[in-house]
Amino acid sequence: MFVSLVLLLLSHPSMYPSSQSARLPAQTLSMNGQYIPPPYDFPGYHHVPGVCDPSTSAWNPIYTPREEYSYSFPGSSPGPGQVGFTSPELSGPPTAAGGGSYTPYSFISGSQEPFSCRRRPHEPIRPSVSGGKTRTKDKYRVVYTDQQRLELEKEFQYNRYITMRRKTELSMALSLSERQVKIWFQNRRAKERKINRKKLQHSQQATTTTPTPPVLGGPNDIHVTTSPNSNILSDAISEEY
DNA sequence: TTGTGTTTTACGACCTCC
DNA sequence: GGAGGTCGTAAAACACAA
Repeated sequence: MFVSLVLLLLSHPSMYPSSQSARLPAQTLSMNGQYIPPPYDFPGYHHVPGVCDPSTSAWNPIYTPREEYSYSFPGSSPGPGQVGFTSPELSGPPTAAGGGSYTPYSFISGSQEPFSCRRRPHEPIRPSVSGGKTRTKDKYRVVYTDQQRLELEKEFQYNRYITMRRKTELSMALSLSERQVKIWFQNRRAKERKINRKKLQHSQQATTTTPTPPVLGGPNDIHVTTSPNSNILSDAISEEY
């Protein structure tokens, strides 16, 4: 069950429902003073954590549920600054257990091994050039494991903008640097905006070609939630699925 | 097998905020 | 000034039709 869930999640990223950000980017800057600066070691070039490596496939279980979030998926309404998460991919099929319970950070033990090794790390052939500057590191980019991407997706579904604290926790739990986590969220938001743009274009084309407007209340009209704080994602929010 | 299109990491430029 | 934001882009990884 969980395997199919993971495969569905990873193979259909465009199915993610659009929901508003739970906080403004500026708000992430005003966290408590407990933030530990990351060791800037040009992450992403020096390690391939857990990539189809049996020795690292057992993910460390130190990742405990965060106390600042109260998970009660599905069905419960999110609190202020939280995203109404009703993704069928992560909440499970509407079968037994009423769609499944979502516990984002109960990491899978190594014995379960739900993730295939369909990806393997490829050694770069040569140093590459980007923007006129040579990337002299030994790896141009790494491929994150299914486990890493799944957990990042879970966090993203909960909150489009990761807090410093959560970034630190995720980076430790996933053996990624905080910079990698931050950039993953940036790329993920860009991906979502791109998807929303495509959907908007398609909907506009549909409205120009067909006289009848799209029916409200359809399966794509979930997550029509707005927040006064979500102006930074207004473009994406205004293009609700 | 190979060509081609898409997705995924990662970065630089530039912006805003504190 | 430093943090993180978007935007655009490079290139590896991947998917898939021919």
